[in-house]
Amino acid sequence: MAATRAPRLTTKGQATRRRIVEGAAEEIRERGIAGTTLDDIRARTATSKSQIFHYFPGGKEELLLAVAAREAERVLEDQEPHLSNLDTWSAWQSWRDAVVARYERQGINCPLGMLITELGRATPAAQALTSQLIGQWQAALRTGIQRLQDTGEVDPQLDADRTAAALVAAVQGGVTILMSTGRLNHLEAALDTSLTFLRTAAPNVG
Amino acid sequence: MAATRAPRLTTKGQATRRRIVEGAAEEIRERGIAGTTLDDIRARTATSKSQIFHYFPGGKEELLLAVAAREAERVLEDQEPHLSNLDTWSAWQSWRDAVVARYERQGINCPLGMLITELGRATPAAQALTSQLIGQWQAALRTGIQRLQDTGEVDPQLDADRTAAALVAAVQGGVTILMSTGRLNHLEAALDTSLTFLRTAAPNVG
DNA sequence: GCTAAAATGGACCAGCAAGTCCATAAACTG
DNA sequence: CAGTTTATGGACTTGCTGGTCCATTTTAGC
Repeated sequence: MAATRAPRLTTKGQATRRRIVEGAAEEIRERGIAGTTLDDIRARTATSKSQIFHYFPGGKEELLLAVAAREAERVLEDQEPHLSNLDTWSAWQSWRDAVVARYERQGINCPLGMLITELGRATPAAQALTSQLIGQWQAALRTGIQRLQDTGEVDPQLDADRTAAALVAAVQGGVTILMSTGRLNHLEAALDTSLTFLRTAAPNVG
Repeated sequence: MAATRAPRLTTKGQATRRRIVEGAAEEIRERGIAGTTLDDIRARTATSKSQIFHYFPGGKEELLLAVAAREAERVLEDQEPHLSNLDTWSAWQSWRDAVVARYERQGINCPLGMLITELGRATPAAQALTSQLIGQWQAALRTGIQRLQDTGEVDPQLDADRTAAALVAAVQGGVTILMSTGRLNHLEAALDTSLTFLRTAAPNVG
């Protein structure tokens, strides 16, 4: 509400704005949010102070929010095309591998997580952002589970939404632990155990 | 290595030191790590600047590390006596309830998580701290699973350690989501699904 | 091309917070 | 009780960082 009395952006302006967001994201990924100053971003993106405030009148907070939004997009993007096509067990397996690979690559840095812990308490907007991300993620997984139920691979009695919620939590936890300790095995264990659970919940068992 | 050329502490000194750590922990729980200054802590604990640096020669970082260590202890303490006595299904259920209650009470604030995201990248010490916490947690859960295997309630084929790892990740993820969105249901779903999985992995099924 | 709006450069400011210093008061030790 | 170590008070410094301001250049539309 308060922020962004948006001036109309020219092509050049859009490019610059984008450059700032991307540069800020990179900087945060490398140095962490606490270690990132507007001046670092300014230097990295070859812009001036006034440009930052021109495109983000709300100052640092608004910029960080934009970065968070961008990173949230990336989280889901990076799981495609698997996440939207969880029709078969092998598709699920591919998704699992993609998730592991993605976070293995990213390593210690979870820019989104940082942004959330930093912004979450201050900005309701950040909280809304996270909720939305988790909602979308969970919905995609739920759809996948329902597909398996439709094709009779999984017990239709199973609460797909709740199971999807558990799955999201499991992945999230694995990632958090990866971030804090550098170990990947919790994420793998979480994913594999969850998938085993799904496989176990076959209709012939119930 | 570098820090803490510890002077011998008198009784009074120990008390003051403790007071600072506790006060800092409270402040961080309320205001978040970014919003907590040494001066806030000083005011809250009725101490002077020089006292903080007297007891924590390494400055803010050393103090934060001490707070993180304290919070890590608390995490496990708060799960007792359940965590150490996971012998029966009902014990597991009590533990589940204790975890949910603990984090419901704590709400949005995960001081430990904040400290980790903030310190983790900078200090290897913080990373070691987290690894240790997770290790202990996982070990306790593993022991509980093994008990169930011993009493024949769970398939002995199940990899107890890996399952425990998945459980820790699930809880951690649920907590992270609670922190970022304020919703408790992911934590509950994660716990319940995990317990259902354990129950499903009964010897008669495999 | 002319004018208004947008984009850019960069000096400058103000506040804050970590950390330093030294002086003083208590507390152990023998 | 004397001397040394530890505890405490609090003023002061210093560097940084977010944010402001205004002058200048570029772009868009007619």
